[in-house]
Parts: sequence; C-alpha cells; structure tokens
Amino acid sequence: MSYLTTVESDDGMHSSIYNESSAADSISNGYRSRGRGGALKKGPWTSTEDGILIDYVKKHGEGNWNAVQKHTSLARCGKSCRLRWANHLRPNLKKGAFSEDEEQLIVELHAKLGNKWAQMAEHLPGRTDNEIKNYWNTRIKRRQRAGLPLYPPEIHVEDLQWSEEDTKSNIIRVDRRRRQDFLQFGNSKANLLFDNLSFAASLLPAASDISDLVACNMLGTGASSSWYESYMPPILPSPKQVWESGSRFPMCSSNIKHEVQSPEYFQNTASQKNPRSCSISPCYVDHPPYGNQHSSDMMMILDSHTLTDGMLPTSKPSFGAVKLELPSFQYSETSAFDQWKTTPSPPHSDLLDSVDAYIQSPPPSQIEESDCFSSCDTGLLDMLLHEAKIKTSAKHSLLSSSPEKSFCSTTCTTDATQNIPRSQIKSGELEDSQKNLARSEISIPTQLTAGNFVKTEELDQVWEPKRVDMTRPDVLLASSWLDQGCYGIVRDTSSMSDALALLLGGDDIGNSYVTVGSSSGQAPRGGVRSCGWTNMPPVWSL
DNA sequence: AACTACTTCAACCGCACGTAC
DNA sequence: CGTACGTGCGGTTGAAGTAGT
Repeated sequence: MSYLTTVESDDGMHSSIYNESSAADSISNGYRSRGRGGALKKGPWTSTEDGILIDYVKKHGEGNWNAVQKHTSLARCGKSCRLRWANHLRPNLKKGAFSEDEEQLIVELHAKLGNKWAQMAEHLPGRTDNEIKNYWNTRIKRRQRAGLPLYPPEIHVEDLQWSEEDTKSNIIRVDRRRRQDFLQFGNSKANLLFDNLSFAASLLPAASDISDLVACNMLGTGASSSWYESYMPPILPSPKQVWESGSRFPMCSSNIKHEVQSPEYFQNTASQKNPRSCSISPCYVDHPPYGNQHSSDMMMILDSHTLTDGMLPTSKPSFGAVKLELPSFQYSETSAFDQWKTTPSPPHSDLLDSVDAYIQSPPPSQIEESDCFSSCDTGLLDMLLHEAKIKTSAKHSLLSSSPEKSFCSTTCTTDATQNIPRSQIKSGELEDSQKNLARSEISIPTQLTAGNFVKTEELDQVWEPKRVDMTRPDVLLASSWLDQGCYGIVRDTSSMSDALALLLGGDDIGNSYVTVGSSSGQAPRGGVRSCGWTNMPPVWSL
C-alpha cells in the first residue's frame, strides 16, 4: 500500500514522496521502482532538482529519462523528468502570456486539429502542449461564462481546410486515439451539422432535455464519420479488414487510416460500464466529464427516453458538460448560432450550403399538437431529419463516386432521430418530416417511417412489440442484432439471415462493406455472403 | 483583514504505441 | 510471440494565486 509523505523542499515547497515500501504499488500510480531503494518524489520541482536535471541533460542529452534516477540523485521518475524538461527546463521555451497572434493561431489550430495539443505545440515555437492545453481549457470556461462563441466569427470553415501536409500528418493513430478520432472527424464538413444542431438545441428553451438533442445529434455526427463506420452490426468486415484496407473514408476530407474499435472493446464497454445500454447503432461518443465513457453512455442517455417513453430520465449529464467535451467547432452556444444564422455563408460546400440554407429557412408551420406528444419547439425533428437527408445525400454522392463501399450513416442518424423523446416530438412534425423525406426520395428506415423505436435497452425492457412489426425484415434485422447485441449472443441467426436476405434483395455481395440505406431505397450491399456468420470475427460472429 | 469564490497552471495519471529482449 | 520497458499524449487534479465581498 502506498502512502505519501509530505516534505518541505529547499525551496520551501511541499512535495510528496512515495515511501519506499510503496514501490510495489507505485506501478499502479505510474511509477515503477527502479530498485535503487529510492523513494520517488512527487509534487513541485525545486530549483535543486531542476539543476540536477539540467545538468544531466547537458551531459547525456534528452531521452532515456528513467536513467536520470539511476545516474543522478534525483528521486524523480522518468516521466516526471521528461515532463519537467519539456515544459519548463528545455531551452527556447517561451514563457508568459500568449500573444494575440498566438491566441489566434491556437484558435485556428484547435478548429483544425481538435484537442491535439502536441500537434498544436509544433506550430507554436517555444510553447508546450501543456501550456496550450491549459490556455484552451481556461479559454473555454471564460468564453462559456461570457456566452461567447468558442470560435470567433472570423474563423470560417474554409480556415479548417486540411492542407495536403496536414492531411499527411494526420494519419489517425488508432484505438487509443478513438476519442481523438472523433475530434478529428469533427473537422469533416458533414460533422458541422452537429454544430448546427447543437446550436439549435441551445436555442430551444422548451427543449426539456437538451442533452438528448445533442446526444441524438452526436449520434448523427458519429454516423457521418468513419468512427461510426468503424462499428456496425455483424454484416460489416472485421476491424482488421478495414484497417488493412487503408480505405479512404468518404466523409473525411483527409486521408485517414482508421482502425476500427474492436467489437470486444465495445462489448466490454457496453456491458461492463453500462450494462443497461446497448444499441443497434453503436457510436462512440465520449464526454470526459464523466470519465472515459464511450458509446454506451451516450446510448444510456438516449435509451433513457425510450425506456421511459417520455418520462425524463432520472439522471443525465448537463448539456454544458457535454459541449465542453466537444472538439473543434462543435460547441453549442447561442450567440454562435446566431452568428451562424446571420452571417452570410461562404461557399464552403454544397453540404454546408444546404445546412446553412436549412438553418436559415423558416421552421415548419402548421404543427399540430397531439395527445401523444407534448409540446416541443418547432422544427427540431425536421432539423434532425433534414440532417439525415443531407447526410444521406452527401453520402450518396460520395458513394457514387467512390468504388469503395462505405458504411453509411443513415442507420445511426435515424437512430438518433428515433431517439428523440416522444415527449418532444409532435406528430405533425413527424408526419411532415416523413413526407419531406419521401419527397426527397431519401431512404429512411422503416422503423422511423412506422414510428417505431427500434433500439435496445435492457433487453427485457426496451423492446416494444406493440409498435413493431416483427415480420418486417428491418425489424428482424434489428431484433437479431439486439439478440446478440452487446452480449454477443446470437439467439436466432436464421431470422437475421432472413432479414438480411430480404433487405439486401438478393444482391450479390462481393464487397465486404455494407452500404446502409445509401440511397433511394436501394438494397444495401454488404458482406453477408462474403463474411458469413461462421467466419465472422469473434464477437461479430458470436 | 478575513473570508470566499474563482482562475491558473504545474504536475500527475492512465493509456497506448514502439521497441528491445 | 509474449513481456517489459521507455516514451509520448491527452485528460484531470489540486495547490497557489487572484479577485471580489
């Protein structure tokens, strides 16, 4: 058992020392005993320690930080030495407040890179990632308090374009970067939809549960990224396949090599961290104020509504907390939305134009109140559906130009839509939205069309057979997925196969990717045949 | 002057990758 | 091939500093 001893240093500062007897436990604290019997000191560095470290680096150079403890009297772990050197002792460090230029650059870099502090630091000579990170975090809080947009109006989307160099340098490192992946993909123009919706959500005073809107929205966002694409029901290729394919993900402007989150991981996360959550369309959405939570948590938020069928969940994260986590360009702030609405939109892209056009368009009129649905601000569902439409259109156009199949966001997007608390949906909106979608020849899952809420919860609670036509292939598909769900158990593979066969329309499937609802009701193509149940990767085939 | 609330930032922590053995 | 180690990164924490009352 480790314990700390507080000592007063030669600087009069108080530091903590890990008692030697805690060496075994020190590993769990990120410290390893180096066998010299020395206790590892923690806390602020003293000038004496600084001197020792500087001296060591002069003699031996940077690196091999764990050797510092061996070769000097410094009782600091290698990590601590490296950090101290990098952040405070190395030459050419620029101290003091950030200049205006630096601040501007940080804002732009963050808009571009997200929370990639180290990468940002490369663009700011003399500044450390820690410094930038601290600056940014305080800036967020400050601007939040002031009700200001995170990104000034002058930061336009065109500023966020990836240069070729950026693109090359931003090959996503995988798995451990999944959180950052999300941030990275936040640069995708399509993901700007997220912002709009978040902004919209922040504007809706009667939206009783704004976090759900964001949650739904985040689902949609996730769906538009390869992040979402990285995890889909079993008809998808194995993570390895995707990774090794090195495929370009059409919704990303950069050439991103993205490893898929392992299903095992998702399964474990979903079942362990949040046993009650499971989803047909899992997406990873993190919100650090609650720790390293993943999709399951977001699903929990969504599920809470479905489960309670209009009743407010007992607990949910605040919207503010969620938006704090949001990366580049993904903060919901009223004033920002106002600006977005009022600022003439530069010709970023068709997608953005359509988004802007939508946002600037008047809300749907003649919304009738239903007994079943309580009041809600107008246009919300339409916005979500419109998002689905836009995404689907964008995806479709991209798919049509890409020889590679991609997992489409539609399922996830509509999932998000489906998960709007019923209390916040007006029947008129739903109908109008469906009509709009129908007019647009957008393929929407029949779950939505039928007003069904096909998603998972605790398996014994969430399913609502009274509203689900179990004979429909999509429902069968969903139910099969539910059956295996996060628990990795296929109860009835035949029903799944049948559902797939129906949904796929008997298309020959040579590609291992699936296009879900890609366009115009075309049957999705996927790896059903090429990737059968028996040769699935572990969880996917369970 | 004393207290409280808030802000800042150095350092810690956990995780993941690459590499050596 | 598996394990241990070294390293880097991003998120979080908590002590010190500052502002407000």
